[in-house]
Amino acid sequence: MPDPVILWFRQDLRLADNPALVAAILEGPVLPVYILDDEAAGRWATGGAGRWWLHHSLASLTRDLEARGASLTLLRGRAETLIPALAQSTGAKQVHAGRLVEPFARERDSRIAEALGAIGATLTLHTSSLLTEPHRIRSAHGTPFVVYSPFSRAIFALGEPDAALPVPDRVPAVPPASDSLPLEALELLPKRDWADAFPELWTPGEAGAAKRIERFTTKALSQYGADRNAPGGETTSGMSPHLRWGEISPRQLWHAARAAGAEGQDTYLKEIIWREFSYHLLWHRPELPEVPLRAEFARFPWQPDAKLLHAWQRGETGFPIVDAGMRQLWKHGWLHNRVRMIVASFLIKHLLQPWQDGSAWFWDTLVDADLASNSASWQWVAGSGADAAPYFRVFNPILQGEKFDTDGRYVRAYLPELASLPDNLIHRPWEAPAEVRAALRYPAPIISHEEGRDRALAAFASLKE
DNA sequence: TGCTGATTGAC
DNA sequence: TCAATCAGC
Repeated sequence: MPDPVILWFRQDLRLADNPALVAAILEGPVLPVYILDDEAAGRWATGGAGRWWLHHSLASLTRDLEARGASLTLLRGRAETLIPALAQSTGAKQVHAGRLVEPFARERDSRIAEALGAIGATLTLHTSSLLTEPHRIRSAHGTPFVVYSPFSRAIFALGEPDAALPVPDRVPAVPPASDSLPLEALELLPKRDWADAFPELWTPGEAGAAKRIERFTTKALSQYGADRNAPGGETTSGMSPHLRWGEISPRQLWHAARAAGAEGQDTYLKEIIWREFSYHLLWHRPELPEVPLRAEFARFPWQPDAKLLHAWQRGETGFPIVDAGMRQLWKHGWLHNRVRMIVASFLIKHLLQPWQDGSAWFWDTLVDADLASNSASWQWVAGSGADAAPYFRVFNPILQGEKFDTDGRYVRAYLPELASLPDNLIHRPWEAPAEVRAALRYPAPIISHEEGRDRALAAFASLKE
């Protein structure tokens, strides 16, 4: 029997358009493996909501592989040790995987490549979860991009991405490793019942991803340019968790949007390119998750306050659009993009809480939590990142609510205690008559918008001194 | 992919 | 009185 080839799944839990899978099949019988490696990830080990998703996605991948004659080996521990040991014990000379951008993963992969080299084996990394590799794209000056628009033009200038690779009919494979664990042994599901409502919104796995993009391109894409900011209906693709776990590739999304021939496709492609831009930033600035990219923000006068942070996390700030968003996040593990900007702006600017605290909460509660997108987006709102929103751009949560959730549908869906308020008061319940307000059981605003805004502007102004 | 307050001009 | 416009934060 020829030597097996290790196919190491990381953030590309799919069989379609998977270059590592195609390369592995060409070289011999495949040993597909997934490793839960929390130690290497450290502080950025997958959060609670992500682990729920991962559990179901691995179950789906296991079924899909078995339908093609292969078994997924599941391991838990340090990949740095386990991958070379697996190569050693099976005689594998080749390991194929998709390239990762997270700093801890890059360091780990280079150590693994070295360890494999010492036993005569090779790690080959493929472009799998991005349109192009961050190190392959440079501005006209030969430097990394730090502004979105020219970056976006550079991506479009690459031309249409290659066609997606097909799903192999069969995956010739060797039996799973003898120490492969049952999925339950990874202990990915939450012990408490907080993820019970996730399945109302989500079907993790490659098949769920395919269904969802089909629904989006036939129903909402044509209106995407106009409707995508409204959080109250199904106006966005909802592909972020599928994309984060690699159940579909960005170029599959690209081609799906193009094939639909619908009006909103360029706007949608630009959102995919925002994600690409975040990965570009993380590749060139690995400190992105922890440190403000603009140096002056190191002396920002944050006012850390556990009570304020907690009120925001639980959706008890007294601003309906903020609270509805935070309840949606808790209930469904996801948040509409417009509302992400609103709640982030509120935490940072009105409450003066460090953006890292907001980023950490999203990391634990979002099913799509992704180190590049999450970190870049929080820095964007804080004004401390590359090409970030200017500091004086303070969202007014009342106006944002009235503009994008005009009929209050979104607020009523997640804050049933406000359902009886008329549309003209749904985003400003404190203006309701006192007896109505008393019956609502909804908190008064934690800070007035005007006071929060003035305080934020003063804090940001202090950076210039 | 802001918001606010001042100003202007139509009525 | 109010919508439209615009500068400054």
